[in-house]
Amino acid sequence: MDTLISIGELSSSTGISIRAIRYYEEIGLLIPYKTSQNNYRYYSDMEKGKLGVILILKKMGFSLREIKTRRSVGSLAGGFDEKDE
DNA sequence: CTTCTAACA
DNA sequence: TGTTAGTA
Repeated sequence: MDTLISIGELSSSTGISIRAIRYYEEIGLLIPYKTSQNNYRYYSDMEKGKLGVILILKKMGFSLREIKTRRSVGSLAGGFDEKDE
């Protein structure tokens, strides 16, 4: 099922501020599905899983910049950016 | 009511 | 990170 949720749903579901979610996208550690309408961001349950890992890493004391390169924990999110640097 | 961009504090 | 302005 491609359950796409809006940023508001994701924020209320994860407890993160919309501002933070947009910021994660800005730094490239969370990539939503841009849909046609106006540039609305829609996320799937996979993004929510990635965001969950990000929260854990942050809570552990990782900087957003470190998390961005934490593709080594791909097994956790099952879909991190296998991009280099 | 909800979302988006951009810039400022 | 919060928030404000105007908009669809």
